[in-house]
Amino acid sequence: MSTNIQTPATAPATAAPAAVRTRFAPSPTGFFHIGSARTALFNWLYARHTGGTFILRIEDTDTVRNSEEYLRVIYESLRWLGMDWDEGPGDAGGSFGPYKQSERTAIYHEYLAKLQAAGRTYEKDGAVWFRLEGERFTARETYKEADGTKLDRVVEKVKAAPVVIHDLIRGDVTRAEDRDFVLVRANGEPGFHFVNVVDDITMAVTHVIRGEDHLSNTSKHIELYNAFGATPPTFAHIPLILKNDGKGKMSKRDKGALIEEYQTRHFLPDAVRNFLCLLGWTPTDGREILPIADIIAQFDLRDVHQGNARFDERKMSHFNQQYLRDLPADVFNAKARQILRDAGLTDNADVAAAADAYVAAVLDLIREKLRGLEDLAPMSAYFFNEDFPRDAKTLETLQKKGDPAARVRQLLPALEALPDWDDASLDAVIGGLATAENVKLNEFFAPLRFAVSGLNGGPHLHAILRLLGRERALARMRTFAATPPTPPSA
RNA sequence: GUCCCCUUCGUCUAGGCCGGCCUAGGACAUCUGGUUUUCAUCCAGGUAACUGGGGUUCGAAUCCCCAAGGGGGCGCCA
Repeated sequence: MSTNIQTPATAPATAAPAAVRTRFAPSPTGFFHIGSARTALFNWLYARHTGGTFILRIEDTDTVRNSEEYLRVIYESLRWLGMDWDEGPGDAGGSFGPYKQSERTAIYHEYLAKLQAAGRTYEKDGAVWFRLEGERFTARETYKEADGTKLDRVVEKVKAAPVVIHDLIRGDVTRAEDRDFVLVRANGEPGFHFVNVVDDITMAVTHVIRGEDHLSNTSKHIELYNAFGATPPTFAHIPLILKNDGKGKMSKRDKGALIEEYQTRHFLPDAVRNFLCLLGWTPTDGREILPIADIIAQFDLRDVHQGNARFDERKMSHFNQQYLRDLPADVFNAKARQILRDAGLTDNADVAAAADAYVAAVLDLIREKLRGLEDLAPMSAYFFNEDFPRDAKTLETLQKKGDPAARVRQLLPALEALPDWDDASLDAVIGGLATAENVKLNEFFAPLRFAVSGLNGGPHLHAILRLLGRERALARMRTFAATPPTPPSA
């Protein structure tokens, strides 16, 4: 039975090593997962580090699940993270195209014919299968379904010779494939393992960098390379990202798993990218936060870790905060204004009238208080609207200590009588009253802050009062002063 | 069931290839104190880890073996 295709000798390394070609091959599913982003990133980094080529290939064979619309998610996510590709679909260029699997049918036919000619295929249930070489036998096994249910079944197995996977991260892994697998599905579409290998051969990919979940499947791929008489590429199976709590790898259903979430929460893409780099790799110079150019210079696959990593959003927030702090003023202002516009805060007619200078002043006050841009709108809403949100917990805390409205009532007459609305005058009134009452300054500051901002923190109170302007600030205080006293708690 | 990969503070990790410099270092988180009218920042300090058992060795986080635990594959998903 065995029609032997010559097993390729391991790369007869002639002359100079071929230029590195890596690829990222996502399936357009409508989601862009953190794990996918990190895989793309490592491929991109390695290509950039070596001066090689980074290829974007779209694995859209499973047509029922894929749609044009979903492609945009991939493009946008990659661009947001600052990854550019040298070859890919559309006008990206490259002479190894097409770069969408749905357009490569002719190539798959051609390669399937090679396998058929070599007698390595057979049909069963309408699908085309790859025939492993070796003694056949049947075995009973317990198989776990995707939903977790277990079932016993009898399967035909093959005693195939083990193959060795040369992996830059795992070392040499020996594994024997023990079952034939589908090349072309009954519906005529080629299957993942088949197209993946054909594409990597025809696109001259030199380094396959992907998640460790593919490590076991790699023996299938090597069987195919051998059957085609092709030299397998160098593999690098990177560790998986585990969910923050609970068991297993992060999946798209897990909280915080989608890149899109961090976009909408206004995380800075450079911070997210920097953090992703550290999930499974450590810079050699000891820094954690460093410019992408320095990461590219230091990145090497042999330094990638073997153990899986757990995703910790708190640490990423810290990165985000550091990047935010270092953002140039003009960049910050542009981003911040966009966020305020999108939140509908600057649409307000009054604000529009006050215009630019006012918004600039608000941003000036708020910036140093920000931990992330996602806090910008909630922390500055009271500068733009009268119906800003009042934080219930803060009010509750204040009321536990006394009657905040009463405090504001105490201050109000003196503030209303103030000839000048400046720091010194405000200080005199508030400080004077605190001294007279023999209480801490904050006994007055906190209720007043709540009255005008609805919050328990933020910029210096005087700065808020001055920026709001005398009349607006006083109006808010009067409203709050009229608040009924704390109901006697049960 | 079976095969493959992995195992240092709560989390991300340094160190391991070339055993002694490790009474195991850093970062995030957390706790304490200081600065700040508040909040955020910032500063100082603290708690906290080599999965277990054997072996090799004068000496093991580092080398070997076993176990346990974790992760993944075994799909006409990718």
